Amino acid sequence: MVGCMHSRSPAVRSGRPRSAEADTAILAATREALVELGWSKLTLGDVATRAGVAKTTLYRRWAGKNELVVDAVAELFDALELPDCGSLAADIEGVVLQFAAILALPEARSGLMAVVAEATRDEVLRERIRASVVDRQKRLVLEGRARAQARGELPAEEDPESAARTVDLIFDMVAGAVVHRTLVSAEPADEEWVRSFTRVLLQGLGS
Amino acid sequence: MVGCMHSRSPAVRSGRPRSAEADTAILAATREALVELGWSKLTLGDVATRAGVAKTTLYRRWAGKNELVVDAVAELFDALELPDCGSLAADIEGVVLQFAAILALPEARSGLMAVVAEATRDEVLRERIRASVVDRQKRLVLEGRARAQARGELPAEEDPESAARTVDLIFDMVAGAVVHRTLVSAEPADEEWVRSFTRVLLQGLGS
DNA sequence: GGCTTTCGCTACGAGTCGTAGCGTAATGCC
DNA sequence: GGCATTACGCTACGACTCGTAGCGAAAGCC
Repeated sequence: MVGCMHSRSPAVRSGRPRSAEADTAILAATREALVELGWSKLTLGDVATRAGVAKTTLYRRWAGKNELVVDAVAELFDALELPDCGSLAADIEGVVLQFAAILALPEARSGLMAVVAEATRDEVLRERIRASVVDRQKRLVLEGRARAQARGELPAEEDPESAARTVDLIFDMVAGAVVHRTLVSAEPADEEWVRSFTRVLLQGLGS
Repeated sequence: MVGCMHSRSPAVRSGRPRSAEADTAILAATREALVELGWSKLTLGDVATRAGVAKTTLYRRWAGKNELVVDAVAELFDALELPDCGSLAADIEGVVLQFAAILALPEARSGLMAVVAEATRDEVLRERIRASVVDRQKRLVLEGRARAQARGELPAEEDPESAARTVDLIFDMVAGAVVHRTLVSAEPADEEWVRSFTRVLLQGLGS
């Protein structure tokens, strides 16, 4: 779960509490509608009907379609885990395959790119995506990198600023390549592709 | 230009010819509307007004918003050229910087990702994007690779099938990383970043 | 001049948007 | 139990966009 984003004072709140079932039902209905209709034909009225709630309830909780879809899609990526396979190459292959499996879901494919596109013109939305999707998963790079350095597979960087830049670069290269392969080239990121990708990432094009 | 896509028989066509100025005006108006309004708020009626043509003229030439924006954005990428800087690393840095400059344009940012998102549910649209954007620019990878192999910087592959897979992989890695850096991480792909990226791409993470 | 196709314009029904208003349900506090 | 407070479901609304149809005029080829 992403957590309630409208709780200004999470302490005392008299009155009827918001239905937690409604939240999960709405997000599930959003993903269902994304699968059947895609982003552009998805309407909030339709999502409300699917979820069994009133349309006004939706507007009370989310500012619009963008925010709703971000929350609905973000939940999908929480399943990502970094396996410990003994080597950096195997770890990368494992997590990339998981990432590819999520991007193979139609609800992720249609929703993710659409909100990213909208975010190019909406600073607040971009921050929401960063917080609930990007930064949440950057932990995988940090963890894998630390493990590899402990194993001696990667050189340790002392300068923390330079290390942060490297982490960002790796994240952009990994996530970008898988997204581009899956959504733009529209080819499956299968085991063979992942192996080739990991080889280039670790050893470069020259070898 | 992408070329007329409705000419079933390009030979004899009696009657009043379609205005070429209208085509360029419409595509320019589309990019202008993308900058000011973004994808979701762009309407075909608005584009028609900006271009100084009737709304019906738009619908006679394009099936819908998706197809129109693909053509409008595709023109932006035709400016890409592969510089000959003497080394593979310098060539890559040059072309990636050009690519990043295009992605920095607001009309490219908002439009490109949106149509890619729509293409996840539209086979015909996906093919249109592949033909007018992706495959058109894959030539850069082919050319740069051939040059580098002639220089001895890259090993030559005999198997043409394996070579094609490598070209696709490189394209996904380069384009994906730049797109992710620019649109998702929302950080500029400046010279420093491009240098780091090229270094990892050519030599891998280990060095 | 005839034929063909495009163009600009107007008008239309259908559908979605986001909001307002109202009565009811569910909680905390006294 | 009574009260204040908040969330909920429902209905209705004006505003907007959609994609299409119909018309007369314009611009080319023969």
